[in-house]
Amino acid sequence: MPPESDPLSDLNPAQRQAVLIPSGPLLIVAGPGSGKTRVLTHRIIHLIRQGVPPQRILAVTFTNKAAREMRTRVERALGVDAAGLTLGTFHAVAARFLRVHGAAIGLDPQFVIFDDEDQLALMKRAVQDLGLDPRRFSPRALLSAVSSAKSELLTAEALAGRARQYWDEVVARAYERYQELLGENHALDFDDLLMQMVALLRQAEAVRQRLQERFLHVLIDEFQDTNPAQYVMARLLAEGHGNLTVVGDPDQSIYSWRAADIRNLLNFEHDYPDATVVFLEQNYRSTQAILQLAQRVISSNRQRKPIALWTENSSGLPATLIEAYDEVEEAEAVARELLALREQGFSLRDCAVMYRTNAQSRPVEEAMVRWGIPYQLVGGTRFYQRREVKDAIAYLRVLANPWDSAGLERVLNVPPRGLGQRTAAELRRYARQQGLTPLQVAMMAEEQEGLSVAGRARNALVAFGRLMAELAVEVEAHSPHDLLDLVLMRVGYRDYLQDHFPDADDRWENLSELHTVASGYASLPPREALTSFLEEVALMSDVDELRDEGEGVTLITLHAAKGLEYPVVFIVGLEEGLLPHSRTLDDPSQIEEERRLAYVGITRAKQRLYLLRALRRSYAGAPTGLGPSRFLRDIPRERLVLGGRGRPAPQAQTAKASLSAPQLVGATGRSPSAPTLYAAGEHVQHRVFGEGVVVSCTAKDNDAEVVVAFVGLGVKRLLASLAGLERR
DNA sequence: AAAAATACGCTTTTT
DNA sequence: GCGTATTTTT
Repeated sequence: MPPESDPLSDLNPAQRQAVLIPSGPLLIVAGPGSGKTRVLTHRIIHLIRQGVPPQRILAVTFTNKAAREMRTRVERALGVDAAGLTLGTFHAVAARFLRVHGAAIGLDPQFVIFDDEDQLALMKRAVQDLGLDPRRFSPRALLSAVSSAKSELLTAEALAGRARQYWDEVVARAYERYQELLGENHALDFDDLLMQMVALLRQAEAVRQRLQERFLHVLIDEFQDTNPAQYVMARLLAEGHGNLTVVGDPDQSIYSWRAADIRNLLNFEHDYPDATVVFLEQNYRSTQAILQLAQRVISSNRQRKPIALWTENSSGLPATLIEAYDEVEEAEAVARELLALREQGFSLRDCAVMYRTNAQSRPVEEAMVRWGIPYQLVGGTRFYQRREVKDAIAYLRVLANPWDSAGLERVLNVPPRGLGQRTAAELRRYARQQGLTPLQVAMMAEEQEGLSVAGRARNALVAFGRLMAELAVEVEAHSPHDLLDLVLMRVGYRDYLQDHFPDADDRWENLSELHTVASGYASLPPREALTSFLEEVALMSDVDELRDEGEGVTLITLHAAKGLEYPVVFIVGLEEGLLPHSRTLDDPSQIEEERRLAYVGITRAKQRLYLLRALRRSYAGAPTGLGPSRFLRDIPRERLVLGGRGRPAPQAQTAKASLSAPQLVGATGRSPSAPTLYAAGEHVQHRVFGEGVVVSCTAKDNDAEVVVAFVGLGVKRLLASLAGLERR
C-alpha cells in the first residue's frame, strides 16, 4: 500500500467522500478489501490536518492489534502528533475512562479485570452462597446468561423484574450475588467494562459532559459486530455534536453469539436520519476469481442487502478444492501445497490456514511438525492463560489490588505451602467480618485472635503473610518487570516448577517472555506501570499476539481472521456439521452467520485460495463421515480445480466399503512418520490380501511398518519393504 | 493437604 | 481420546 503522505490523491471517489465529510453521522458500508481501514485512518489524519487536536478524537477498533496499526499509520503520516489520540478496543477505552472517572460511580481506580477463569470461580462461589446445586445450575451457563444480560445493559434487578421462568429467577439471583462478589474484589469482568462505562456516562453528569465536550469526533470500526452496550456507549459519547463515523459490513457480522447486533448497523440511518451513507464497493485485495467465488457463497443468504463488489485486479487462478480422506490427510495436503507454494516463490508468512474450531488446528500442527514447516498458532491455549503465567500475574494482581481475593486464592498455595480451601474460606470469612482485605488478614495473621486457622496452617499463613508484606513494600519502588523477578525469586517459583512439572524449562521460558512484555512499561511510574501492564494482559486478544514479522504459516480460526489478509488462504473442514457447525443446523439465521463466516475466510485471500474437506474426521474420539459443506455447493464447478495429489481423492463410497468401522478407530492413534511412504487413508493393493486402506505408517529401523485395513480381512501389520504394496 | 485414581464432558466461535 | 474436575487414598 502506498504511503499515507498525501491523504487524498490515492483514494477512489467513494473513499475520498468518506474521508472528507466534515461532520455529522456517517455510515460507511465497506465490502471486504475495500480499504476501510485506510479510509478510517485517512479520515483521522484529515481531521487532524483540518485542525482537530488528536486528543479530541476517539477511534475504536476491534482488536488491539488493529489499534496499534492504525496509530502507527497516523503517526507515520503526521509525525509524533498522534500521541494524544484515544485509540483502542471498546474494552480498553472503557477501562481507561473508568480508571480516571470511575470513582464518580464508586469504582476503585485500582480495580482489576477478571478473566473468565476468575469469573467462573466467582460464579461457583455465588452458586454455593445461594445454596444452589451446581449440577442443576451450571456456573458456566449462569455466567453466560449473566454475560448476555450485561451486554444488553440489564441489571440483576431488571432481569429479576422480567423473569418468567424459574431459570430466569435463578439467573437473576446468581447475577446479583456474583455482582456483589465482584464488588468485594474491587473487580470488573469484561462485560462490566462496557456496562459500567455506560452507567458512568448516564449517571455522572459531569463526567458525561466532560467526555462529550472533549471528543469532537468518534469513529467506530467493525460496527456490524458491536453489541447493545457498545452501541449505547458510542452514542452517548457522540451525543451533542453527533459526529459519529461507523464503518462496517453486514456480510461480515460473525459475533451474534457474543450479543453483537447487526441491527446497530442496519438501523443506523433510522437512528440518525441525517446520516450520510457511503458505499465502498471496489475491492483492492483479491483476484476476480476469489471475489466472484466469495460472492457466489454469500449471495445465498436471504437476509441481506446485496452490495455490488467489483475489482480491477487480475482474474487470477481458480480456487483449488482438495478432498482428503480424513483430517490427517487433509493436513498433509496443506503441508504439501505449502512446500509447492514456497517453490513458486511464496513465503510461508504469506500463507494462512483457517478453520472453524480450535480443535482443528491440531492435525494441521502435527503435519507442520512432520514436514518441518514453521508455523504461528493464533489462539488455542493462549499464552496468557498458561498456568505459570497466570500464577505470576495473580501475584502481581494481588499486590496491585489487595481486595482481589480470586487472585489471592490462586496463589495462596502455589507453590504448595499447606494452605488449602479451608484456610481460604476462613480468610474470606474473617476479612469480611473485620472489614479488611483478605491480604491484610494474611499479613496480620499472627495477631488475629478470631481467625480460626491453627497449627501448621497458621504458621504457613503467617509466613505467607510476611512474604506478601515484604513484596508489597516493593510495589512503589520497582517497574513491573523487576517486581515480577522479585516475586518469582522470593516465592521460589522456579524450584516449584522444577519439582512439579516435567516441562519446567518451557514454563520458565514463558515467564521470561512475560518479563519481556512487562519491561515495556519500564518508563512509567511503578504503580501506574503495574496497573497498565495488568490491564494490557487482561484485555489481550488472540490476534494481538500475532507477530507480523513472525516466520511461518499462520494457523487461525475464521473468527480471529476477520480483518486480516493473506496472499494464500487454506480453509479446512468444509463439511456439513463443521462449517456450518452442527450446533447451528436447526436455526436458519445461525446458518446464515456460518455462511458469513465462510465468506470472511474466503475474502481474506489475495491470490490463492484452497478449500479442503475430509470424507471422515474423528470428532470427540469417534470417526464420523461428514458430507461436503452446503457452501461448497454454491460454487459452480468451473470455479474450482481439483487438487490433492494430482488425481481425485478417494470417493466416499469406496472408502466406506473398504472399512469395517471398529478397526478404523485406531487410525487416530498414528504416530509421526516419514511423510513419503504411505499416508493414512491411502488406498493400496496387496498381492494376497487384496484391496485395503492404510491406517497408519510408522518408521521402524530402516523400514516402515504399515498398518492396513483390508476389505473383509480386517487389520494387518506389514513391513513396507516386504509387503509389496501398490497404490491404487 | 498432597498425590493418585477415577469420572466426566467436551468441541463453536472470544473481548 | 484427551484434558480437567472430582473423588479417593495416603
